[in-house]
Amino acid sequence: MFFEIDVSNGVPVYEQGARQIKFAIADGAFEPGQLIPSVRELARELAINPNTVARSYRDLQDQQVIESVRGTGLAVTKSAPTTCRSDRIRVAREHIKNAIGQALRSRLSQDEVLEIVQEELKRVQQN
Amino acid sequence: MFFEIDVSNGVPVYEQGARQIKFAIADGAFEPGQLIPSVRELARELAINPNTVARSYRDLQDQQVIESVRGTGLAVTKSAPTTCRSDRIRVAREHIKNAIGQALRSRLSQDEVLEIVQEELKRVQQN
Amino acid sequence: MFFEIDVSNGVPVYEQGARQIKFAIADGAFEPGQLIPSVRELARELAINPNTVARSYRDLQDQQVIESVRGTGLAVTKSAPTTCRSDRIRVAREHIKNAIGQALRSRLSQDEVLEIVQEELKRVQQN
Amino acid sequence: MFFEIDVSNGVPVYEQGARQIKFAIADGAFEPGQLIPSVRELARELAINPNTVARSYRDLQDQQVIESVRGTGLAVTKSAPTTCRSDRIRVAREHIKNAIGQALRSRLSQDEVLEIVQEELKRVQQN
DNA sequence: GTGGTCTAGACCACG
DNA sequence: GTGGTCTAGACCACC
Repeated sequence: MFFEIDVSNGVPVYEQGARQIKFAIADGAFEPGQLIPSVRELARELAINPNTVARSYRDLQDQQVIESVRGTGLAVTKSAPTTCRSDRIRVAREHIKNAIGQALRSRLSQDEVLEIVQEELKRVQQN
Repeated sequence: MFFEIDVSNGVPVYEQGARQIKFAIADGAFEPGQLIPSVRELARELAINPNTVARSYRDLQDQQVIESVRGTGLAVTKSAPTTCRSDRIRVAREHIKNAIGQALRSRLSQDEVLEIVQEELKRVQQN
Repeated sequence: MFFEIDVSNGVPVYEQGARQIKFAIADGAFEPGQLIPSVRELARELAINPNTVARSYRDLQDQQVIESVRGTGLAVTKSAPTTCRSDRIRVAREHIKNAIGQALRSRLSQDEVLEIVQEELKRVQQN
Repeated sequence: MFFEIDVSNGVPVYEQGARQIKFAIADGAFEPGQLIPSVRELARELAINPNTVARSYRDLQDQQVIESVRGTGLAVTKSAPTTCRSDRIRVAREHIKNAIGQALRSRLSQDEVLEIVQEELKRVQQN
């Protein structure tokens, strides 16, 4: 599997877990109707507590990204791919907006902001 | 005074307090050597706990933005304006970098990121 | 056959199976002495696990709705039609009582409850 | 306080807890802005585990009935009274509809349903 | 003191 | 085997 958890970066483990599942769905790695890894299985793989995984999965159920099939497991909902994809874009957009808003409030000029953005895009491109 | 605290936005109150002082210094509202408001005074004004203000001031002392003048109060250091200004830019830059990094990890293309940024800059310009 | 299972509505699958058999008996679709579908047959038809059907049938035997005929299968008991019919009414009655009790505890007045009931009866009548 | 938990009735304890808080808000026992009992305090009072109370409170936060005030406690939101009141009616209505639907599917006539309802209303009235 | 997160381990219903 | 619930107890940041 391709999941990774960083316990030391402040972001709650259960959120990281939920986000990775949503990313996997957005990327088509999990299709509607398909069962996602069981609580115990994912907990073993990520070396975290099953309850923490359960918390991730509960949140995903609240968001109607997965649904419980009794005694069988948790399955990706029909609407999940769409919501996961749009979620991802929406969140990214939100962060960019916040960062820019804060930069302008910090007296950076529009040109300076644009320059930082282009710098960063170029830097990432090289890696 | 022009300080504002929002207890409901996740950012620790003491950090908001410290940042507002630093912003005021960066803007030249407080000059080197000038005394900043006393713990009790600021606590009253912001309607927050004096312990919280004390925590803000302690952090600012650790960052050598203010220094204790025995028997008198806390004064802005000589180096404060410079460090406050560069701090602010550094933090803003950091946020933009993070936001862009996250956007690219979310499969937004470089063009899409650039478009969002320009959109947002234009939007702010109009207000 | 006219059986339907909904795995996603919280009601245990084995209970749905047992209830459908009892409904069929109450409706006269199965007569006393008649053999009901075999575990494997019903499991195939409903696309559920044979263990689950077996569980339904075990419950029905406990309730003396069906009885094992050695080497032959499971047959509807003589008393089954009567008990199935009265069961169904008893359960429905119970649910209505619970719903009303809860509504009153939720501060709905008796008139409001009656109004909701009549509304709902009228609505169903039209379909 | 006026909270009661029945651990043996199938309804999860954390749901009972959340519902009681919502009922209290709907009844005006808690006003917007007011702090609800702390996790530890309510856990002590109900003789249940603090984590279980925390789960109730987390659900209430998801429903925007309460909001966290850092280091201080959990406060009733401005919108809570309205949503709690309408929630209560909506849920009761839903239950009545379900019960009636099931009764009709069980071959009870409309008159029989109405009779059961009136019986039950009268019975409750006497207590 | 407050809530938030995480771990550990138990018991249950269900398939 | 599966998820769901509950308990117990730890550590953290914050006020």
